[in-house]
Amino acid sequence: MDVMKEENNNAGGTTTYSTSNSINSVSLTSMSSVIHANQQSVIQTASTTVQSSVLPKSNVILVGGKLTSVIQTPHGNLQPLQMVNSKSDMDDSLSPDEESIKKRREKLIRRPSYRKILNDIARAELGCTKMESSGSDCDSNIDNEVSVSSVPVSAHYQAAVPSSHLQLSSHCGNVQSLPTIMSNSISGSGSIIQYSNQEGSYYVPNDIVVNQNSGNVGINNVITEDQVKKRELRLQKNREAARECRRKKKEYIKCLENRVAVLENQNKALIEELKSLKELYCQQQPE
DNA sequence: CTAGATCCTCGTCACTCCCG
DNA sequence: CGGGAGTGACGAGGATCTAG
Repeated sequence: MDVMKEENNNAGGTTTYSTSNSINSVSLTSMSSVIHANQQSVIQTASTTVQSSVLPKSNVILVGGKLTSVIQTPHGNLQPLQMVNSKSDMDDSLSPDEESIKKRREKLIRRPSYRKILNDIARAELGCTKMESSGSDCDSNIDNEVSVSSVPVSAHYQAAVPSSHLQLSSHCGNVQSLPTIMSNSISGSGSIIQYSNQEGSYYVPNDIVVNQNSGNVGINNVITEDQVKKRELRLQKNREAARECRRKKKEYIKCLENRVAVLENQNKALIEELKSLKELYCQQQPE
């Protein structure tokens, strides 16, 4: 079984997916298209040759380092595959700032969501099962993988534990409940204030102040309790969304791995078949 | 055994896409 | 057009591995 691995290149910020077997690493973030797992996609590398002609709906991705490489979508239209040649494609005559912005923009070119991809898979599976009951490529493994996405999120996960709340003790003795504010980018004044209660000490950015007269908690006196609640809700939803997204990503990668395995087996079988037919043909040919 | 390296998972932010 | 959903990027922290 191939091991597909996500490598996070911190310096370049690009994420590459690679298998230990036949697929050279392809920078997915640099592509506006994605390998659709629902189709019989074949990845052809410079070193290894995978024959695609035997596949009826074969999508061929040529990664031979040529800029003319294409991705053929199920609908027949061709999309150019951008090859990222480490640096040479990036650096024009841009200032460092512009360049970093440009790089960031390029990184943010989105590929289809996993939900979309898996929906496509589901649809293709339906079409596939209609088309061919023998289903060489519609193996049950992949069907199982796809079906998971229809399960509600709540069925998979326990309710997320809400972020802890800071208990701020004010001089008047009343205790405020303030959600933990965590941010990598504490800007503004930048200083941090320490609060303490019976359970220990807490550090809060200076921007966050407690208005002791009104009892309201606010950033520069404008954060209302409503806003705090909204933020809590948003964070909780995003937390769950991130979990779900990661689950789908894993599912998608598994799906691709299954497909690679299926295609490798098919390829082997076809090579064997070709060999035996050749032998048969040679025997029947009178010299 | 331990320090450093590497991997893995999670939460959050920032951004894009899509729908009402 | 606003807001929610989805997802890449990033950093933190724990787990595991490995050389000394």
